[in-house]
Amino acid sequence: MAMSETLKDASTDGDNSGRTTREEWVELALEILINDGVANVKVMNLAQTLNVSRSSFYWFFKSRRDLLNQLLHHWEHKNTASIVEHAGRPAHSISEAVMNLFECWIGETKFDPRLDFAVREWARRSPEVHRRVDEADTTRTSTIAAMYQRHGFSENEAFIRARVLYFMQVGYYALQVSEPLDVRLSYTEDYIRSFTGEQPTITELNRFRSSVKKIAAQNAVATSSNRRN
Amino acid sequence: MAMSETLKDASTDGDNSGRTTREEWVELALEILINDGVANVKVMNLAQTLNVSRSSFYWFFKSRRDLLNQLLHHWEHKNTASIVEHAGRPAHSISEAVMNLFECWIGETKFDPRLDFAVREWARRSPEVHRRVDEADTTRTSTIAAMYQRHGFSENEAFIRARVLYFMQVGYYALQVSEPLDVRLSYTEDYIRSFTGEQPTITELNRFRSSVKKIAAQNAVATSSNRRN
DNA sequence: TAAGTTCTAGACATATGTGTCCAGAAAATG
DNA sequence: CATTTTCTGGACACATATGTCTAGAACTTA
Repeated sequence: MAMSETLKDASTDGDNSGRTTREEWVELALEILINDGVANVKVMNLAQTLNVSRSSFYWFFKSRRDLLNQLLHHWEHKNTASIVEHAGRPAHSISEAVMNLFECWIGETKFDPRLDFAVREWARRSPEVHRRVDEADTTRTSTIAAMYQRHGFSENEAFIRARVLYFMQVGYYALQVSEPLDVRLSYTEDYIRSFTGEQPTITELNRFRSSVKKIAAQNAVATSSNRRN
Repeated sequence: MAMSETLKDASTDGDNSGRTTREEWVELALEILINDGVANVKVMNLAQTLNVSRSSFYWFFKSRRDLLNQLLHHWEHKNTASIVEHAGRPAHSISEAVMNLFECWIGETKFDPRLDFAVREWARRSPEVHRRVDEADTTRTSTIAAMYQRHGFSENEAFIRARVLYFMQVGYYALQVSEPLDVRLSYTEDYIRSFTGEQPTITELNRFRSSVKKIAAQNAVATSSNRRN
């Protein structure tokens, strides 16, 4: 409603009815990668959806493989960064630190679980992609382990707790659990006890809850303006 | 070497050079499902590997779909059962209980992670399979939560600890971590502390270690006699 | 508006996959 | 050993997918 059609620059949508751009192909491909897996990122598919002939694809890309490389590149410079940033935030206690980390897994703006998982599935069938995913996982767990160590955990225990936390999160996404945010929030205290062995204070819990609500509100706005399927 | 060829009954192998059986098709399909994903369970593939024409397939199965149903059925009545069994074993402490559960994830005879994961990937693209996987996950976490409750954890905390444990395990498989058994074993104490909040006793740790070694030895025998690729 | 650049459509070649039909080989049974 | 049952191969129809080539449409610039 509030969005007027005054600006006629590179509009993100598919129905340009004009000619396509390289970006349109990449964005659509990314969307399909996320929703239907790499196996469905097909030149035919894309061309049909963009209402354009397949041959146009080959003007922008050398081959299908060329496009896939672009997609992987996009993932590499997005998801890992937000985990590293959140795990590095200053905190007075391990509970607060873990909560800081949790925040990057609220919504899909900071860390995109669907993209992450799509790439992970892709990796199972491609050694090259597998290698790069492994690197990302190592970076992520190391950063989390370092966080635990800053709060007094031994190297060993920090490593295992980092694993338990990160692997649990991967498992959560793998199982595609879908809980309303408030249900998820109601478990916070128990999660923190599991992940830190400590009892979080009321103050910490409250601060976390209000942060999450703020993030959720921002995401809601972002999502509604992105909806155009 | 020790295996003579005296018995010429339903030999599990592919190179019968004679005619195929329904079981041969299913077994090969299962192997391909595990190694290459459901998308590669193709009539053509199977026929080529079995050195037989595609049309023979259609004598045994109505369609490709028919075969896939068989595979799902096989998974349903295998993997979940072992988790339920291990989680139900009697234990004097929560540490011992968790260790009992760990035992079903040593090797791939009790619980087949590769099969589990192959089905899970399949589920992402098939609503029907997705439904059945959801059911299995619910059964599994409930059983583990019940285990925690038997050792004095509140309903809420038992639920979250069950999740953390089970999801962490799923994440472990999702990330395809491959560690030598002794490395994995060396983390036991830290894992137990993470999962239970308690310090396991020396006796408990020792008992677990010897159990694991026994299971590993059995698996080694089983694996070597199954190797025929 | 003429020339050049950018993008598109459609035909073609090739490969892989499912499923059907049917003649006939091979094994089991009378 | 003749007949029935069980299984196989090859041809055919059809669908989907990648990639190449070329004429030409549609924008941009001189």
